[in-house]
Amino acid sequence: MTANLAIDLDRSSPVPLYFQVAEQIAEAIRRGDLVPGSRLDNEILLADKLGLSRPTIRQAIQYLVDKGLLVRKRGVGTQVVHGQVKRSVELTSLYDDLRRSGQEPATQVLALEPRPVSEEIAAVLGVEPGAEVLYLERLRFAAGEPLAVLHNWLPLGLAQLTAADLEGRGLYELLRGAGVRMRVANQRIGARAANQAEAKLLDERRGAPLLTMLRTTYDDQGRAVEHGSHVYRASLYSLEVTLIER
Amino acid sequence: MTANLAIDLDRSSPVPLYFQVAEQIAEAIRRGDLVPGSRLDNEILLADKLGLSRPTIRQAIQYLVDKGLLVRKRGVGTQVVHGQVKRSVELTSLYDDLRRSGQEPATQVLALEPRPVSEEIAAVLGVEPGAEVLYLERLRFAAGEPLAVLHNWLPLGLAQLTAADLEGRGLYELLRGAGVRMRVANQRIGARAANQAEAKLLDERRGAPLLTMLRTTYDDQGRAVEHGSHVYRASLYSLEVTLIER
DNA sequence: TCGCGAGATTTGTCAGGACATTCTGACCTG
DNA sequence: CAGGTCAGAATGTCCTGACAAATCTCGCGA
Repeated sequence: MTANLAIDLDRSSPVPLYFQVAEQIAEAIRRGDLVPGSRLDNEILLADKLGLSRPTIRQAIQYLVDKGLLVRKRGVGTQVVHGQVKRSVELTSLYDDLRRSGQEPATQVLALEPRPVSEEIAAVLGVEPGAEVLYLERLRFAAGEPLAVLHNWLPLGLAQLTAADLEGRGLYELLRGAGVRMRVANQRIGARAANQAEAKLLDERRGAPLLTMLRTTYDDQGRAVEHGSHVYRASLYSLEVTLIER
Repeated sequence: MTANLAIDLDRSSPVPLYFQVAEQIAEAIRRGDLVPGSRLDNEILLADKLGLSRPTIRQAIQYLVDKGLLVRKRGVGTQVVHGQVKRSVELTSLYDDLRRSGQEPATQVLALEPRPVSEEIAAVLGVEPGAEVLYLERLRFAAGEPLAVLHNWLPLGLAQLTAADLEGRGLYELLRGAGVRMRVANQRIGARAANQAEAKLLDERRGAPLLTMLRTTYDDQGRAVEHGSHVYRASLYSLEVTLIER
C-alpha cells in the first residue's frame, strides 16, 4: 500500500531540493501519515510526481536511510522502519539533551581558568605538555537536583567563555556559536563508585554508583577542540546510543 | 601537496567501482601513503586519472567522509583528517570485541529455554504479551575473570541455538550465520550497584558499581531480533562510542 | 498440488554534463 | 598599509540516460 504524501517544493529556496524532500518525508513519518512497514512509491514514480530526477530522490531517501528512518531493498522497495527507532545520536551536550526533554537544566560554574595541562590531557588535545589550556568545572542540575559534575579542557583561543555564558547555555552551543565546527567525538563510558567529594556535590552517599564519560571532540580538520571527563548520578541519568550499520 | 596514489580498478569484478576506489584510498591512509592533512586531487582530476565519472568518485569520497577518514570543504578540497580517529562503532557483540583485543573470552550458559515473556519485553520485541520467546542467560569471562552477566530475549525460530554453540561463539556471530541481518541497535547505558546475586556471579562485593546496558537490535525490516539486558563489572570494562556528525 | 523458471518490478551502479555556492588569495583602492 | 573586490578553484546540487542485479509473482509443467 503506497501512502499518498503531499510534498511541496520551493525551487527558489536555498535549501537543497533533496533536503526538502527528505524533511517532508521524515515529517510524514513523525506525524504518522506514513506508518511503519508501509512502502514508499518507487523512486522513478516519486521523481515523476515531484518533477525531480531520480538521483535527487535517491539522495533524499539515502539521507533518511542513513538516519535509520527508512530501509531499502533491491527488488522490493523502500519501507518505513518498524518500531520506534529513536533519532540517531548527534553531537549534543547534556544541556541540550535536558532542555529538549523539558527538564530545565541549570549550571553552577565551579572553575573557569587557564591552567597548565597534565601530560595525559596534553596528549589527547594535541598541545605541548605543560602548555596552558582552559580548565572548566561545572555542576549541572536538572529539575532542581544535582545531576553531574563536568570537567573540561579546551585549547585557549577557541572561544571567549564567561561564567555567565556557561550558566545560561551549554558548552556545545557556545562553541558552535563561536564558529567551532565539531564533527567527531570519541566517548568512553564506564562506571565507578563516588568518592567523598563527588558524593557531597551530587547529594549521594560515598560509594554510590556513578556513570563516567571521557570524551574528546574533534573539529572539521581533526583538531581536538574539547576534552571532557564527566560523572553522572546513575540513579538519575543514562545514556542512549543508536547504532546503524550500513 | 597532492599525494600520488596508485589505484587499480577491476571492471570485471562484482565489487562496485566506487567501493574499490574507497577501499584503496582508505588503505593508502592506513599505510601512511596519505598523511593526515594532505589534500587529495580534486574530483574532476581524479575521475579523469582513473577513467571514471565524477559521480563515481564522489560516491567513493562520500563513503570515506561518512566513515570519518576524510573531510571535504567546498571551495577548498578534500583532506585526510588529522589525528587518529578510531573506527566508527559497529554492531558487534562483547564476544567479538574481546576476541579482537586478544582477551580469550569464555562463556558459561546459565539458561537457554523458551519462556513466556513479560509485558515489557513483549512490547520491545513486538510480540504478543505472554507468547514464548527464547530466554538466554550467560556468564561471560575474559582472561579467566568473570566480566559480565548477559540476559537475552529472542523471538523463537530465528536460529537454532545450542549451549555448545554459545560457549564457543558470540550471539551476534551465530545470528549472522543463521542469516539474520542486523541493522539498527538502540542502547541505553547506565550504572547501578550490584545486588547479592550479581556480586556472587561476578566475584565482586555487593554494592560494587556495575555498568548496565539495555539493547534492542532490529533487522533489515525493522523487526526486533534481540533484546538484551546486561551488566558489566565497571572495574574491568568500559564502552567506547564514536560519533560522527554529518 | 507442488516446484521451478520466466518476466516484471525495483533498487544499485555508472556515465557525462550544467550551473550554483563557497573559499582562498591576489589585486586594487583609499 | 588596511580593507574591500574580484577571479579562480573546488565542492554542492541537479539533470538525463542506461544497464545490472536482486527479488517477487505468476503461470506452466511434472
